[in-house]
Amino acid sequence: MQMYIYLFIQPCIQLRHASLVYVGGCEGVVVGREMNSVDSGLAGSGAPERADAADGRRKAQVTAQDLMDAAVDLLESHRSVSSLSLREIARAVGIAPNTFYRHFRDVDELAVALIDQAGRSLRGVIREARQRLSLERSAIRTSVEAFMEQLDSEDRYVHILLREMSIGSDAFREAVDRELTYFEDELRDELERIVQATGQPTLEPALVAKAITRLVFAMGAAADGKSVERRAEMTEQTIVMIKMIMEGAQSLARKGAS
Amino acid sequence: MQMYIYLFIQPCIQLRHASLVYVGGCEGVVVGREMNSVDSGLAGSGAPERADAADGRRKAQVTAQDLMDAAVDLLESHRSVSSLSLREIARAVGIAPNTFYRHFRDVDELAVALIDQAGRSLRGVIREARQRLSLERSAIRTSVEAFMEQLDSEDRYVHILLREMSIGSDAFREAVDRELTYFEDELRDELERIVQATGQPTLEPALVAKAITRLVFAMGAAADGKSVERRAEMTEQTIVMIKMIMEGAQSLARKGAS
DNA sequence: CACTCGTATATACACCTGTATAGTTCGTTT
DNA sequence: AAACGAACTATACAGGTGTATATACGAGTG
Repeated sequence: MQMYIYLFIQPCIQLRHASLVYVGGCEGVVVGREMNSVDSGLAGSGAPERADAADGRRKAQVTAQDLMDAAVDLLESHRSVSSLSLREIARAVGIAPNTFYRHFRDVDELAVALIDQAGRSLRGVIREARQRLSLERSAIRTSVEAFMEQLDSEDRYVHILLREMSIGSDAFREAVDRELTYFEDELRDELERIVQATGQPTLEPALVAKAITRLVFAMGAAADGKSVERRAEMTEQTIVMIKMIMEGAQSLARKGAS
Repeated sequence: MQMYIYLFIQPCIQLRHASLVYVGGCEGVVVGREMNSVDSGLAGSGAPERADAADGRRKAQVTAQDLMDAAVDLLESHRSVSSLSLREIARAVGIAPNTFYRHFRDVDELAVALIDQAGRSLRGVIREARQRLSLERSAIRTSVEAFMEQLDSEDRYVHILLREMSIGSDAFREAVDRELTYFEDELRDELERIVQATGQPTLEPALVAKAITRLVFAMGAAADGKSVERRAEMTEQTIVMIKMIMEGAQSLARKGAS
């Protein structure tokens, strides 16, 4: 009976002397720490005040976008978006864990939204780069370089796309696949424009677009994290690879026609 | 002051009445469940008894290979090898969590070993398929089909390689990259043999090999989890893509020579 | 036999996780 | 002014995680 009581009492003692930092409500301390990160979180994050001022209807203290931004910021040290914990994100943005549910049902749902945003952003970058120089000759180079430059951009959107390509069972891969398809479609249109402009027939532009897209993303994924020189080298390699594909498609089209 | 004391006492009370299950060994209950899964683990896994009987020197109860096998088995529902927990693997193989450390320092170390094994296995499959039919014409088709067939093989080695390609920060990607390089090297040798046999010069065989390898893996990753028909379609697409690359390399070589 | 030593286990600890429940704050509506 | 309801917090719980420490078993050599 003595022993029995001891067993019940002991954890209390241990908890007590270990917890001058911890006690105050089991999670009270954690809350304390989370309140600390409220400050840094709100200060470091985007612009929650703007949303506050713009939308007069409610306080609208934290937006879904804030959560996504925090997740991206948090991502640099971690591996995959879905490996972030709900609490981690909430802590970074300075809200109680449960508030997360107001904006997303899951971390996975946030991840899908993030993939969407990443794809849109990256497509914008490429499109912009492509518009800047419309000569067929260095269109490839311009696009590939624009893509590769995004690898050490401040916003880590590309990394998300690259990393999430082959992970996450269900709606995840679909989301990335959807984004890749958008890239392919834009590239196919571009290819068909080139065909019309130069008169060079090309075998199956859709397939060429797919091959190029997948290849660029694969090379990008491989180049990610490598040194600047190594990455420049891989950029050149990618450009040659793309030229091979396009030359092959045109050559096969010629052979098929003759 | 009353409040202060209250704060210190309260968690003790809460812990106490919450812990009729918890106190008296904190993990005692869990251990009970883990012992249950010992049985199912040993029965479900490969053949630990064989190792026991064959190696008379020691009990040799659990080998590193057993751990790796268990991890692979466990992987089908999970996403990435590194997302498996040490305890999960130990539970599956029927050992105490700490015993894991006898074989690997980390789950990541196991993952690297697994990637190694997966690469070796897959290269074996492709090499074997390539040897079966040595005519240049359908060498591509044979290899690609062999690769794609591995996607629903019983041993999930390919999936590991595909999934781990773009995840895990440090030694991880290196491991996968190393395996991909082996593939590239073998393919480059093959390409150079073809060049010598057919007399068709090819631009930068190493780069062609790299492009093809990356493309096949990218398409494989995209095809993984898709339906059989969808996968067959993607196999055909991949074959055409490869032919484009090779035709392009040869065409560019001709143009460069002339 | 006793001894050591490699191998595996048992227990514990401190921490983190998602989520349930209840409560607080505060703008909007009646 | 009172009630409502949205946004958010506080607390707690029941689990899971990696790892430290101590212990047990069982073969090999003295």
